[in-house]
Amino acid sequence: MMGGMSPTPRQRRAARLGIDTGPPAARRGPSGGTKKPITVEAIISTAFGIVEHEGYEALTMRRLATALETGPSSLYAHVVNKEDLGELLIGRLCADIELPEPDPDRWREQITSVCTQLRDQYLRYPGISRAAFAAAPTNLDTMRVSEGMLAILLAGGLDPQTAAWAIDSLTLYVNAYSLEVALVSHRLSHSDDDWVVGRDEMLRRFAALPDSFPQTKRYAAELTAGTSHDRFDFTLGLMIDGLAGR
Amino acid sequence: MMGGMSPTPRQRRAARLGIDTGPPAARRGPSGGTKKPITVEAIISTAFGIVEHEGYEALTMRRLATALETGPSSLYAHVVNKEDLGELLIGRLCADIELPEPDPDRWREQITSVCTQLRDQYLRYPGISRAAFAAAPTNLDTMRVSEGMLAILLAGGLDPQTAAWAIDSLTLYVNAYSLEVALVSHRLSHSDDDWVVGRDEMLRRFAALPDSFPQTKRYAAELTAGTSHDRFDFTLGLMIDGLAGR
DNA sequence: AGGTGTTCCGAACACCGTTCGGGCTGCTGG
DNA sequence: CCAGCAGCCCGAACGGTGTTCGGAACACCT
Repeated sequence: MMGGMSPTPRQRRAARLGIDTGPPAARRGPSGGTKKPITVEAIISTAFGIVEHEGYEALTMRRLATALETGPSSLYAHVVNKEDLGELLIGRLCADIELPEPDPDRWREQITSVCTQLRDQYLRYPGISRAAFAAAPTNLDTMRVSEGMLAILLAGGLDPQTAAWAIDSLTLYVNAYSLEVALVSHRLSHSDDDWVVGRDEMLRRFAALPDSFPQTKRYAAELTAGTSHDRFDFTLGLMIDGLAGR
Repeated sequence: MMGGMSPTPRQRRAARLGIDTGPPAARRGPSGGTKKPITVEAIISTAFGIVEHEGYEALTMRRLATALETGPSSLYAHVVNKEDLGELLIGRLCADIELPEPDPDRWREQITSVCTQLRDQYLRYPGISRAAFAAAPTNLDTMRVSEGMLAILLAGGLDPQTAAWAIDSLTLYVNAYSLEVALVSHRLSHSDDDWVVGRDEMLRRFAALPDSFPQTKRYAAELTAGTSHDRFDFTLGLMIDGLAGR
């Protein structure tokens, strides 16, 4: 009856939310032990390799299994899902974020630093922020980042309620920005010919617009100005300015 | 040789970016004409029906074709892609947005109104904002909304460069918020048991956290406070406050 | 009438995530 | 000591996806 207990697929996940147990005495598969034993660690790192060079859309269970010289089904002994795999990647990624010691006089640049680190990590692995959208906030590594951001904002003298909600706003925006940039550059590489265009072509199209778009035609230069990162800095500054004014 | 010319798959798309031509004298298929002729309009409206009741993830070419009582390949005479279909849906959705006449004294509530309309439309068709992320800014209907927002912000006295970038920030945030809400409620319905939990369970988990999360444990109430829409209003207010301070 | 262009659609291709069942290993309890 | 067993490994398959191909059927234009 209840003694059966499902073996270890999502129990492993549950365990991961707690303390990471050391290697439980490395077992060997039927391959005799000549090959690498295919741990969760190996899965994560090769997954990162694939995403870094080919994008998150190329991260397939089959592709990942092939890179590990095995079949797709072998992965499901270590990872419960593809969604779970994404959560693992996000967790690992958050673990590398450096959280500064909160300094009340420099909270603005400190929170900016954390957001920029997140952005750069996301952009290093294009499209991975798609997994960050669905990542449960129960993950320990992601909560460590939240804790750090909260500490910075509180040290800055913000109202606790404002600080709490601001964390949500900031992380959501960083995720969205990274996802959009990844989608655009992905489309830029996988479009047969045009579809994505440069700034001058953009200006030409705006100029050719009907007269029912007066502002867009008038301020086409402003609309197409700046790099992606400029816009990122702008929006972040916007939100932080809004925070400072409370 | 070159006289062949590719028929009309993505030329139709190009034409759609311009002026929408009326029905080019309804052709009939081999079905004799008893059935509805399966226009782009019919595709869009039944697609909206599916997304509204079953979510964007259920919007499959096969599912859509079945709803139209045909096969999947029949759709590709009217729609170039699934991505293109998504762009069509976003365009139609934007066409229903009401743009107020810019009033310099009420620019804040006016821009908020547009964003709220967008949010409600996105949430009415759960998950559709995923398509909005990739939607090319060349679409006429989406640009109509941009034009309206730009007009509002300019009337409010904002610097053109600030207004132009602010539109990007706002639409990106609205998209991201809607996508996140849709993902959460989708997960809430398709999770076998728990996985998504209520606020009290959230508080209990925060309380059970290790001591390395002092702020999170201390301000668990603030972190879990408020509905989704409260957070939306908060973030929007944050950005608009930031805008007003320039 | 004959050609031409467009639409409709069954079949198929390549790929995806995931499950099933069994073969294998190495530890463990009698 | 050795049978049992829990866990890892993996080929094969299932059901699903987006998309393409080739032909058949119709409407229109010369």
